[in-house]
Amino acid sequence: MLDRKMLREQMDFVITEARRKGVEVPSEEFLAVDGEYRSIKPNLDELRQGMNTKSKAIGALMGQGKKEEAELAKAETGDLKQKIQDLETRERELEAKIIELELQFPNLPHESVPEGKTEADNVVVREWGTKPEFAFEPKPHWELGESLKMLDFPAGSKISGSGFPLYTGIGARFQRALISFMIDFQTQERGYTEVYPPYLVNAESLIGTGNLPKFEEDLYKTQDNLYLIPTAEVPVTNIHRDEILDVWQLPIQYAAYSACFRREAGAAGKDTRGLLRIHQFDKVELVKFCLPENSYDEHEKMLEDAEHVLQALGLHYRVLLLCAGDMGEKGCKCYDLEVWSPGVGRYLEISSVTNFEAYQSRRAKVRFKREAGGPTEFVHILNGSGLATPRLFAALLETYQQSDGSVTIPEPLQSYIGTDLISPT
RNA sequence: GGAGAGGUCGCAUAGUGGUCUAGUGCGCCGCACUCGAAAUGCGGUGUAUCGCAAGGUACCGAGGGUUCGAAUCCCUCCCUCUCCGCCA
Repeated sequence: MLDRKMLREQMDFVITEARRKGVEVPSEEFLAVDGEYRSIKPNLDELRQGMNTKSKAIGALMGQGKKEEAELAKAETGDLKQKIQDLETRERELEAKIIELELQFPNLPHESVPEGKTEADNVVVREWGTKPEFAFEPKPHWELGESLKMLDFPAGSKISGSGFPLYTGIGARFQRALISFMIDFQTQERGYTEVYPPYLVNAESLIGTGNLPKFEEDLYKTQDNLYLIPTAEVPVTNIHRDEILDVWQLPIQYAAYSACFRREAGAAGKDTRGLLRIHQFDKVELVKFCLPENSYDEHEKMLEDAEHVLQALGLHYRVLLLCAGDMGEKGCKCYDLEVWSPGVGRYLEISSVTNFEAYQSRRAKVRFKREAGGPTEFVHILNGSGLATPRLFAALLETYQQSDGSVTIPEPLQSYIGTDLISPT
């Protein structure tokens, strides 16, 4: 959500900036509905004031035992009451419509975000490490995973359908190790507080983060009108929904492991092999609530938090600054981390680190006060993956594969997995 | 899932149709007293929305309804607590 004042006073600017993202906003409808609302509101409030005064007078008369005069006064209110009811009905409709329209406006891109329409226009900010060299043809992770008995895709398909891999034996342990390693790192080294959120959330929470109303088709919905979370971002961002935080609490930073569920409707085709695009996956998510003036510094720091995981594991990656057209509706500025996948021969998106500024905090009403009695302001909210496990799993197997089909384990993971080498049995 | 109790201004409580534009205590802010502090006294202390402002309006879990008038009555829903049932 954007500032309503900005929509009123700088709609041309909003239209232009939204177009950088390739989004057309319902500007005229908003201005029309909002205009009518504002023309009605003063009238209605005045009528209500009149009614309040009259009712109070009736109450006073009743109190004095002047029943007949009170009855007389009552009789005079009918017309006024009808007018108020009509206007109230209209006001309610308009308010609902305004909110509905407001929710359709995308967040506006930050000035540092490059122009562009597609992923081809994203800017490579930096690369870390180099592509590993192999004296043999590196295999993709789905082959390694199956030959090492870490992954069983047919079993997953049988149980649930395609896009639901079964991790087996050392593969399951490997997965669990990645999660523990990342959570421990972010909480012990980078100052995050660990939280473990519910996996089913209500619609309000999804509106708060911006997943509803526009992206409902991406979500799994239950018969109880709860949704499976597409990322821990949703429950974690909503921890402070409808709250006014004290300034000394900021920044608040959470690291949360959760499973993530995505329908990815119509996404079949590209990137679907192995673990590249699945309906259920695991992720450690980072979420920060901070002061507006600090959010871009915090954004850079969060990017480093995510990068450190890849560095510790010795994986080659690059950092992309997404162009306006490719960054999605919700963000102001977004970096993607792409890890090199030798078996697939491509960079794989493994993390998105986004500054939402006040877009989510306005929706979720996460505010703060700088001092007691002062005005409320919206916090800035950021989140980033730190990281998603499937592609990390894939990159690790592919990067550390040996000619004999075994895979070495980078040092930081060895204590978690309990070995430094996984060999075919 | 069943039965009962309850959700009021940061916290605790009062309030069962009209002096409730919600009282009181605690907390917090300001002022006074003080060398300073405590104690005490006085004043203030929510959110949202409309308005240039003055000032309105709405909000007592949420949403409807009855009424000239609702924290208070009615309906639906949500949540919390107690007991029972079921269950990792």
